[in-house]
Amino acid sequence: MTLHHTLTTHIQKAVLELFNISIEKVEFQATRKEFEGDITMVVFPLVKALKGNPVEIGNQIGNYLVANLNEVSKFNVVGGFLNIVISDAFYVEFFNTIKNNETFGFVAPKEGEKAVMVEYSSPNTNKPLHLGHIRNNLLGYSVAEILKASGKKVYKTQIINDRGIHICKSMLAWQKFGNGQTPASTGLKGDKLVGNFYVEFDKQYKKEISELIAQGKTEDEAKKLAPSILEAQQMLLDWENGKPEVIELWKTMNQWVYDGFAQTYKNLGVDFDSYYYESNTYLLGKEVVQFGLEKGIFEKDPDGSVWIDLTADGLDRKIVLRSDGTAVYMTQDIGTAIQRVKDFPDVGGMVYTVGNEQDYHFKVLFLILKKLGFDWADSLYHLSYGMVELPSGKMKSREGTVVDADDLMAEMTTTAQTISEELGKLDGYSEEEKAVLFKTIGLGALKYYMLKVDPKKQMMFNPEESVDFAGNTGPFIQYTYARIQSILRKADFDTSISISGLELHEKEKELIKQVQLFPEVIQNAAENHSPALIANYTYDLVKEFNSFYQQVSILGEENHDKKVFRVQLSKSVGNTIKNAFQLLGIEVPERM
RNA sequence: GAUUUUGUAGCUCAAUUGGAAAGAGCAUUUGCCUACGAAGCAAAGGGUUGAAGGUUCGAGUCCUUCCAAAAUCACCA
Repeated sequence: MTLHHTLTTHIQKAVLELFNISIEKVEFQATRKEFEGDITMVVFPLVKALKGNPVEIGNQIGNYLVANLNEVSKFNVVGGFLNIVISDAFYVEFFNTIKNNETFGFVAPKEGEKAVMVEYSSPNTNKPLHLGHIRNNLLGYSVAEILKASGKKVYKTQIINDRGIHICKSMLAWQKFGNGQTPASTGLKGDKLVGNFYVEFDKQYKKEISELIAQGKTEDEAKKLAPSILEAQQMLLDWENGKPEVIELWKTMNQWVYDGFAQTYKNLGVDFDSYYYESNTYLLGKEVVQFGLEKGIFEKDPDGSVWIDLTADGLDRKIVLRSDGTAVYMTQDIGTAIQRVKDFPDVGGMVYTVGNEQDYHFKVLFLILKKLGFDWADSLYHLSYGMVELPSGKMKSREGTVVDADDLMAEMTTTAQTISEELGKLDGYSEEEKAVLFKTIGLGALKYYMLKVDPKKQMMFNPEESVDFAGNTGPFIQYTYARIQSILRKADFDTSISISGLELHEKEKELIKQVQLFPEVIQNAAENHSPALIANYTYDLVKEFNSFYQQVSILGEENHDKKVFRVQLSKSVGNTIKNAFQLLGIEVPERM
């Protein structure tokens, strides 16, 4: 029974007895620091129903609570706010119940409950991953972990765009200029190598365009007539027709890319339970179009193309099948969604981690699936996120301002090393231990920086600022964790015993309150699909702890019970940090 | 032009989803290492929450109209 529950039921009882009216909801908030009290009930919502003045109602409820609840020791009313003072004994008791629960706040998935599939990453195979993908991956992974912690079964997946004109461009350039290069022969990561040929193709293509323009063609004509693009288109046709040597090369080069991506994912600390490939799914969805036509949800134009009219829903008319009978993006996505539920029958909802440039697409997709009558269509969520901007402006591949994912991670690690060595706290560490630590810190900085921002907002990534380890940053929080571990190493007594009857220091109470919030924060973050809530909560907790740490003595405390209690409290804060960071995919070091 | 999203301190972000006097970090200024770790703490200055109306006991949050930025508006993905 949480404090909220206890208070709610008693306030409901109080209102029933005092005013003979039954109420459902009781609103609480943390008492502001300026006022005495721990938890505040907002009286205003009751004023209308009870037809009294807020102060009087507050006083009456307050008196009732003090008389009937041991947990409530005092109260005061300011305006329409009933500030309730909770007894120290309650906090100590409560803390005793959670202090040895290492996964406090995590809920185990219930038997027979529907699972959620979280899609994220979903790259093209012609280019390496960049800063934008990093935001995508971190968000997707973190939301998946948060959903798990909130008691959902989760499948992480991605759809890899492995077919189409883009990969043909890389393949073509490799044939022409590659001289048989492989990742092994060049020492390059496979995705980098393939990406280089994509750039190579683009150079050649542009050269041809300007030549054609010089010969008097318009730009549009030149773009369509350039030999390179014609060859690439031919190659795509050959691929669709299954021409063996094209398929062979396609498989080889895609495999290079997958090997490269695997390395990046490993470094980034993200993983997947299943993979979908567009080469397998791009034909899906066509039979659903037929079904939709029969149902009258779709309509066929004279030229044979199939559409859905969503104007009644405030959207447009949208094509779902081309006049030549081939699938569009939407067709595939409809088909893939259905396929996923077939593959994983316990899936009852999906989360799509895709940039906000596709907001409209997903609105339409979800609406179509709903109209097609799938019961899970109401549980689809587009985890839309804003673009990552650089101080120099947007990333543009043409201008070479793209921040490469691997490079960025390496830079963060190097910076972590530089800062750590300056601080010189790493005596007695082996080189391997140091390397692991620098990576933990560097990536912690990167991940926290990206996840603390509300996903839907466009964000500014300042490479210099992100490696600042002070203030609201990952390393600051990691540092606090490491310091707590240090305390625990030095506390050479049994910390599992129960302590009671303590008078609490203000800081101790604040810490217990903050820890107590964790389960609620997880649920909230899961509902809102927002790692930022977890990140900011953790920062608040750490701030609170640091203040406590600096102002009171923990191991130096004379009173043995108090000392044990403070160590337990520190341990509990450490666990909470660790668990919260686990949800963000950030590791936490024992020392740093 | 239409639709969607965003606009909070000089900068980067919060604000328990409608609650009390809008909070952090960076930057600027001032104290605190012989203490359980100073990657820290304590404190100062810095705000008409883009603007104007409205709803409400109560608005950064909801509604309307402007202003600004971004995204989308293909038989591309």
